Amino acid sequence: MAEPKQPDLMEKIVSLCKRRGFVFQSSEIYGGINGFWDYGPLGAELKRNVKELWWRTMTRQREDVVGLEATIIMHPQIWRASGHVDTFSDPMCDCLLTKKRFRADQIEPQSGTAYRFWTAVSFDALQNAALKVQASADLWSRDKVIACLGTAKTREELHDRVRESLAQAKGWMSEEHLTTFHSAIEDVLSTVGDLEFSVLLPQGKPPESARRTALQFYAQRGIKDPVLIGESTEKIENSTRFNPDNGSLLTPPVPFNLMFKTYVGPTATEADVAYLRPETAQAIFAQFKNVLDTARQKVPFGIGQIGKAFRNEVTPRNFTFRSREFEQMELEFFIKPDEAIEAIHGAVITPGPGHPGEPQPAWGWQAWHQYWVEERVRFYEGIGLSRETLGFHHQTAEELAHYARACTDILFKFPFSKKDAQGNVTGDELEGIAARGDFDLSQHQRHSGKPMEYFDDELKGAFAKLAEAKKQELLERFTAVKRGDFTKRGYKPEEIETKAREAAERLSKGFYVPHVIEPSAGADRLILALICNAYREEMIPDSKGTPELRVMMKFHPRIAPVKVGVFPLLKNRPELVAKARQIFELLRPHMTVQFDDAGSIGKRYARQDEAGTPFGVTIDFDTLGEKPELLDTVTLRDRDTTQQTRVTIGELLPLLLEKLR
RNA sequence: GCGAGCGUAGCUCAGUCUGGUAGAGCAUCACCUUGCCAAGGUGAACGUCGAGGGUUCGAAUCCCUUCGCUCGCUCCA
Repeated sequence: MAEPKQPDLMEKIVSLCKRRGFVFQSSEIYGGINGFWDYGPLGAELKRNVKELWWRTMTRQREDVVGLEATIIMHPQIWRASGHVDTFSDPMCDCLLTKKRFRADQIEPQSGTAYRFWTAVSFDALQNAALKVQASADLWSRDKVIACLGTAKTREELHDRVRESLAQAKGWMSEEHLTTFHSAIEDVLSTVGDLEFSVLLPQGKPPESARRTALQFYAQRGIKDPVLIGESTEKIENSTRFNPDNGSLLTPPVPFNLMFKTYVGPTATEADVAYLRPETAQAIFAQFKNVLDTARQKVPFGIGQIGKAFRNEVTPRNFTFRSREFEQMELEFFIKPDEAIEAIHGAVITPGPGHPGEPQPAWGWQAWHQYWVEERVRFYEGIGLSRETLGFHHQTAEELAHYARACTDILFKFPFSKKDAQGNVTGDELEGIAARGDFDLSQHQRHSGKPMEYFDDELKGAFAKLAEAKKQELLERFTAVKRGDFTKRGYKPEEIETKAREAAERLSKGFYVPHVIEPSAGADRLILALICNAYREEMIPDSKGTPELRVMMKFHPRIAPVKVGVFPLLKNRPELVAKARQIFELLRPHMTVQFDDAGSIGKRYARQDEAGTPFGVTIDFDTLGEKPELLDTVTLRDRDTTQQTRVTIGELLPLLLEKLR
């Protein structure tokens, strides 16, 4: 992390991103669009480098992972099978008093007495109404008006009350006064209209507190010095319509639309609805069979994909951290169920802490999960994110999705990350590595009706050789796990037992739905982490000795947007410039290079430091042979140390390529 | 989406209260200068003051609406 940790560090980083062309706001000239960001020239290079490195590390350099590139719009059924249509449309309620938002399904049911108010009017308005009928001020004092209004539970009832009072008043009150009064009341009411509000009081709380809460509610809505109208009470049992904190009524549940909807084809009817994918993973599951049939892979193996995903985030926040359009780098790594491992190898290997080393045939899901967590940490370390800058979060049983066995989040300590109760910065999520069992493939099998099973020759053979008692014990355990799975997934009770038995039967014949470990990383979040991690400020005395703020982006050479800057020492010597151009052309086919001859040499170094360029090559008079022994040598400057070494032009390219590996 | 704060040049900001027709520093570009870490000189370019409407003889300034940003609630890669 950058050393000076002022509160506005993030602002400075955002400003640098724009100033140097890392990140721009999308559609800025039209006022921008919330939650969408563009990468400028330096950002585009940076992101490309990162994605390429991920792809290389995760697929090309591994024998057991292949790639996929699927469409963003897929069959809408996919999102029913995955559960996104349901979970991404959670109904939300707002507290009418505090505006606090609740997920409707997470509100704890409340019981007690609900105090209901039909509306409220301001004291002044009532006073005025009373004044209008001044002639009978005695009878129509404010209190009486309130008494008249206050007990009516509905508008209709109020009118009855008014009529009643008027009937009583007849005889000594003129027709004119009665009309005046009636219309005065109407006037008051028309200024507020119906504004129903309720407060739920738990057993034993005084009614006054409900009234106080209601007064607050009406006061917030601009009714000065409110007078409550139409109080009534009602016994309430197990209701989720009230805020558990203050008893205030909530808005009715409004479904939240977190997936981007679109229409496929020229008509835009309900039947044409499709979604922009909210994650890239589902395409991998949906194409699992095709990949399996064509890629000559055996379980365990993985399918990797990099691609855009879209979520209608409630609140895009923290610069690019939570965007509505973002890119994911996801791997689905398919493994055998633990029971299959046990059948084949006798037992499942459970490794100790740390990286468990090269994959072993007898690894169960825990070993694989741990392996991928550690592999991913190595990846981050390899691009300059040290363990100290990262954080880890092991999801608790409550946080886990019902089908997940475990999930480890890899966090990065961003400048905007919050501190926990102990004052430690925990960080925000870059990647989640989930052990998802066979949930996803099974769901697609269930919804598509197409088998997602894998036939495991080795397993079939193993079961054939297994002692009957051991076999029965294993299958019994497998059945129990399946039973649990199917129950959680809402299968009909009568189906559960047969389905579970069926799955066990299939297992004994060598068939199973593979389980999956899912390392899912946010590309844009990683870019942001790399930018924050690289940002450095230093006070350095300039040539006059006055300290100057220097900003440097300390990117790891592997991912730096520009690898090397090439500079003629002086611009006004054509022979220096020409030689520098030659070197520029020499390097250009192999890496991103920038040629710069503007301003003083120091200024050019500083400019490249701010862009995060790790190396600088300067062509001086010695390059041209002023000192014959230095002919055809250049200085190679290291960004982080500012040290310069003299290297021959012949050595330059191999040396740089080595440093960039 | 709701609440609070903010929006003036590429960047950082002054000017807004008290209306009179827009400024500074840095950055950018050109030329000169420069013999290794943001040197210096000369010149240039750069803002319909977030947008729209209103009040006014006159609006960056006052009022309304809208968009965007930041923070909180909520969601997550």
